[in-house]
Amino acid sequence: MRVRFAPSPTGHLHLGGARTALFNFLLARHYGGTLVLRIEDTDRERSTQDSIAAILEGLGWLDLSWDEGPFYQTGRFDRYRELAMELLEKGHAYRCDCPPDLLESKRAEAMKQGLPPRYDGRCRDRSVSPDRPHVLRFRTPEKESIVFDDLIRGPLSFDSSVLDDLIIIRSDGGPTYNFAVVVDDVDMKISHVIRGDDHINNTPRQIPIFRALGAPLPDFAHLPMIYGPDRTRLSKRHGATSVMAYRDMGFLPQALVNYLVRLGWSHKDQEIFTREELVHFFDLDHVGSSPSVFNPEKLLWLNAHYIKNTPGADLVPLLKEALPPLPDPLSQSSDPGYWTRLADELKGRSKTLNDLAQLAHPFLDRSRTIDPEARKKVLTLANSTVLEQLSLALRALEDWSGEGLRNVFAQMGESLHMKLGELAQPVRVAITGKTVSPGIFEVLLLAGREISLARLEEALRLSREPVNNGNTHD
RNA sequence: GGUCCCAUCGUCUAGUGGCCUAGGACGCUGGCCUCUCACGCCGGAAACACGGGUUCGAACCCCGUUGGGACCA
Repeated sequence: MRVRFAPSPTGHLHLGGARTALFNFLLARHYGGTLVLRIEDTDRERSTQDSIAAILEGLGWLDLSWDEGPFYQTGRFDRYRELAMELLEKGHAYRCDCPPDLLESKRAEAMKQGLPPRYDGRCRDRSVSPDRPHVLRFRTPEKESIVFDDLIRGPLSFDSSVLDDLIIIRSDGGPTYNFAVVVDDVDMKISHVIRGDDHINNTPRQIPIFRALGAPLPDFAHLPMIYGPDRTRLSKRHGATSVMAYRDMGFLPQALVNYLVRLGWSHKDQEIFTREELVHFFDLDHVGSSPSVFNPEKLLWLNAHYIKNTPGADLVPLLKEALPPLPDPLSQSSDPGYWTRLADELKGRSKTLNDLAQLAHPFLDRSRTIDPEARKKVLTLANSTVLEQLSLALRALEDWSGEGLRNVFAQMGESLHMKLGELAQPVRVAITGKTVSPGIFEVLLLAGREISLARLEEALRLSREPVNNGNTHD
């Protein structure tokens, strides 16, 4: 089995392309086949080096490797011309010098009569001189039913009479899309063409070219589209579509891969797959034929799952990337073991790496900020007594351990007749600046004695200050 | 407009003629757990687009309708 992923470098690697790449990759790995990467850059106007780099970066991030390539179509123009000349000699192609404006007027005419705008084959037998400016057209077989068995959709048939004689070589000598694709698939001995179903209508145009070239026909499999919430082809206006944008939002590549693979493919009731399982289970038999709507919520759930199940030590480098620069780092931030502890402690509450970074920040830098809402709600005058008493008791605590802290809170609860929750929340806000954090003892342990006491003091001061509730005097 | 594709809970899907009183997952929701928020656990609401056939029997096969989408300009 030889498959290919053949993106056009006209933008970033988007979710649809990534899924096509993933399916090709999994199929190749499953059957021990070969994955060819081909950059379809015949459209020189729209293709850019940046896009090529972005696509390779995206594939790399998702850990989708290929076996051959990348091959570039722009490096193969001689080959396209060579095969086009061969078709010309064998009578499968002919020169056409119809001026564009003539074709345009004919097209307009056809449209006016409600007919499909197609080339009328005027130059088929005119033997146009090669010296005149001309294009090369493919002689599409007339009145023939073009049938192929799509691996996902079953038999598909098209009437060739709706096809016109498509241009294979432009007047500037460059190949057209459908021609270059076929030449490449033939030369690269592609056995299975797996691509988005936006190419279904191209297939009956390509099949006669395979035949004219005397090449065996590959199998075709057309994957259903990924839609946005409005059930149109996923695009920028639906929000982030670039694979790399998901990295920047704090997603793990494993989560994105796992999400993408379940868009169209399933293995019974299983939702979570390791890479090994994917390679083992994946096949085209269980790829559905209907399009699917991209659902960010489910992706988020998967991401949380993967973060939760990744060892803290492995999360540390990712956490560091997601973290903003630390202006005033705490001493513990230079201890590698501390980072691992932190990641392990916080990962269960993080749906993204960015969440993780947010939660981790107060433990890494002196400049923790207090969420205004949290301050207003929790660091109140009513809570100042709690803060004061706790601050005092904790200062007196010599054994800064889970056990020691637990005892302090237990005693305080008794003497103030308050539940643990009532004691914990002001402390939580004091230390982390947030209303959300791990258990209060973990927080105190993580922050350490010195920071904890300092921040409690600060919180106590704030709780006694009159609240600035946002009124302005201008 | 022409050609083609698609149709199970809001969403992703299981289902390949009897196992379906339609299963799982996300989300939503009730409860438990609980120092906050999550996690976890237990429960709930929620779907076979419609109409004809074929068949003893249809979510599953066929035809049509409707709806959606893609491609070509």
